[in-house]
Amino acid sequence: MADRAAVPEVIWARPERTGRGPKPAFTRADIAAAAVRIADASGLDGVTMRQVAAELGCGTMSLYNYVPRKEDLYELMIDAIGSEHEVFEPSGDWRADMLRNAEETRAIMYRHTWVPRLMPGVFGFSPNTLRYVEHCLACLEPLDVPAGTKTELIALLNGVVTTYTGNEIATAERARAMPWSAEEENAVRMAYLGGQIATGAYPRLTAAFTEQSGPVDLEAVFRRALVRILDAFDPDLR
Amino acid sequence: MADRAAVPEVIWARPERTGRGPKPAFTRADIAAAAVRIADASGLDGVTMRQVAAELGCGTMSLYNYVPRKEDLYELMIDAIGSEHEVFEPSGDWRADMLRNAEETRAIMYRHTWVPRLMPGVFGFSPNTLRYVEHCLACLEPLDVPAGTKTELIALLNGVVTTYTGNEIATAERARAMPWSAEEENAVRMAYLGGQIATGAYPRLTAAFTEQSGPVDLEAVFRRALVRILDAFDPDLR
DNA sequence: TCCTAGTTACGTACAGCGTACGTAGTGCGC
DNA sequence: GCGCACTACGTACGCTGTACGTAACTAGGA
Repeated sequence: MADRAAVPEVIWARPERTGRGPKPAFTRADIAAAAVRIADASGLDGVTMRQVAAELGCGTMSLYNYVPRKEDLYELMIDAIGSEHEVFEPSGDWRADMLRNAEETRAIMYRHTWVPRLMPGVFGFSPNTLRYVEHCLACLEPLDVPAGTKTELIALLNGVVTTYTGNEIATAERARAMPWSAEEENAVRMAYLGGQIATGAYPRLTAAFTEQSGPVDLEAVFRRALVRILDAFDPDLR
Repeated sequence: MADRAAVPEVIWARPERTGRGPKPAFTRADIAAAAVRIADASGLDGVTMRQVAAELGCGTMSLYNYVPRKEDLYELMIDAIGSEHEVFEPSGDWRADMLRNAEETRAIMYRHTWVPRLMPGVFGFSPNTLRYVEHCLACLEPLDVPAGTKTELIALLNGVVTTYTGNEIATAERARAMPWSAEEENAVRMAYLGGQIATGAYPRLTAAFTEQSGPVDLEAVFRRALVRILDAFDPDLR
């Protein structure tokens, strides 16, 4: 057997087949799909090499013929859900198009709640990631700023989408992993926070908390953040 | 022994001492400091219950008297480094003050490179976190917008700082964990990316890449992002 | 004052993880 | 048609978080 990962390597640069030997039983897409299925059903922690192998019906170590490290499996997963991004025809209104892209990313994350946890560690510029960036650049064609500024816009916007949606999901998902309900958890946290506020050590924070009435509309907060980012790049508003 | 974590709980709401029984050998701060020391020296993966116990010179399971779950240990760590935030006297220039806060957060993260990896999972509103938010609100006193908008500004700014700095750190840290150098890794990735671009499938991306000359100044990119966020909240620019 | 109940301390043990390594079988390229 | 690169995968190792049980200790109530 060839030495495994003695040298850096990008999984996408590695050909799927090399020609010699028995035909591989699975494609990379098969493996990614199996991992995604498990993550959707049982969360990211359910994605173990053994579980993925079981889902595919093969031995655990066989996976290592396709994926040199588990990290690369994550990369396959991110690429797989990247295919859910619709590459639509740009409308000519870059703001509307970018908002649409962002909302779509958010929707994908809500469909696959493990994505935000994976995002910070993925560097591979997978095919579907490249496709998505290219699509964003197409949407930004009407925006008259240097290309470098456009990529900064894309990065900032995607970062915000990931952060916001990821935080929302993480808060919600905590309940799934813990042996108590989200309501119980929230009640305990709020009781603690109330106690802290009652100490009077945080007057401005207290004011901010008591000022707001009713529950926070996360979707509205999210959309406001997006609009602010777009504003910050809009030459017509400067 | 009392049943462990049968009900949700906030580590900060739990008293350090309960009065009965032998005097605890450590404070929460001792434990947090030990964990931080390990994480600084060996990375977050070096922070195992056994390692922390060894650093403190006690048995592994003794830690569970102080910290019901490992997750809570993380919370202690985040709070510990939160004390490094300087609560300075607001200058009256909210933009300058918030830039200073952001740069300080970035500096803390570069001192403790494991922080960004931990941030998304921490929800506890630890004492130092509350203190920091309160400080930010003090800096934002001159800004004439509703309190809710101020907290949105704080959240957005901190999110961007974490995302950007975290990405930079993660890219740099990959080399530490892998058996090859950062240069080798980068060369391989660039070679792959060059190959992708050569396919002609991503014309706009290609243009953006070739347009830029020389290496990217990450610090400048970071600062531009901050300024844009601040612009987006500045009533004087609307 | 003594007793006891609530704590702390921590050794042992278990299930599960990623994956190194070795071996057996397969089929393409020379 | 031979050889070798490749696939397949069982076994095993070191590591993880932590459940559980036991021993030592001390503050509060009698």
